[in-house]
Amino acid sequence: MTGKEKDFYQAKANVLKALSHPTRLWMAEKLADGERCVCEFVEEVDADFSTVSKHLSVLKNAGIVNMEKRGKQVFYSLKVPCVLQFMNCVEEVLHENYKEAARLQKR
Amino acid sequence: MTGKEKDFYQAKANVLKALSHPTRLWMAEKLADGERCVCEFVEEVDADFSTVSKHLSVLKNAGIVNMEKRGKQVFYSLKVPCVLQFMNCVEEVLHENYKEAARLQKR
DNA sequence: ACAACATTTGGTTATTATGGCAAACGTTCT
DNA sequence: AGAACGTTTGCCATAATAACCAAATGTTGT
Repeated sequence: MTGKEKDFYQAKANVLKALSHPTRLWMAEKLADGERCVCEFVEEVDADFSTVSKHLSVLKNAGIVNMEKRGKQVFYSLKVPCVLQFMNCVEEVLHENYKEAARLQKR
Repeated sequence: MTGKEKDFYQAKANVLKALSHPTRLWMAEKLADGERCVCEFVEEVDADFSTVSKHLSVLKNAGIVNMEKRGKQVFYSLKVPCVLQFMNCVEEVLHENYKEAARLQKR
């Protein structure tokens, strides 16, 4: 891995890392249905306002979501919707794992 | 987010997390060309043998790669190749970020 | 049985991520 | 100006990750 290659893979890994948290992943998927304000998420996620806010800013820094301030509220929206396309594949991995676990169980 | 939902998103996040490291991501992509033994990776990645081995075992535990012991060597292969399909999208995110950074620069 | 080799495991340390709380900030309303 | 609201920021404790080294494991060849 050359120096440039390393930077490139670091950058790609950072995008994936932003999605590698259950709360962030869940929020990203919710945003596929349309924008939401922070307060809406706080109601649904069992976590502090500040925690939710920080998670959203991680997604923002990764370039996955947009934020827009309107009045007192801040609305987040999905900037690059394709990040959700690959959930099918992620679920396929889970499915394979499940099958394998079941197979090992039977012995 | 209900309890079951939380488990589900945790599981999906774990798969992504396994790929969220430059070395692991790079190795996963290399495996798209065919299986490789640990020693081959050690030569190419500038890291300790044990470090490479651990990274591969993270990918293995996530269900992304398979391992097969043949003689003294252990060969890893891509178990669920679709995990690489979404790199196009990840690169799209990076491209958007780059454009935005350039735009902010100009002011 | 022993040496050489490929890999994994365990221990240690440094770094980073997470989540809650309290304080700060900016906007709206009175 | 001041109160109320939504959000972010700073700080802290805790937990998870990453990398290296050394030791352990399993396999092959002598």
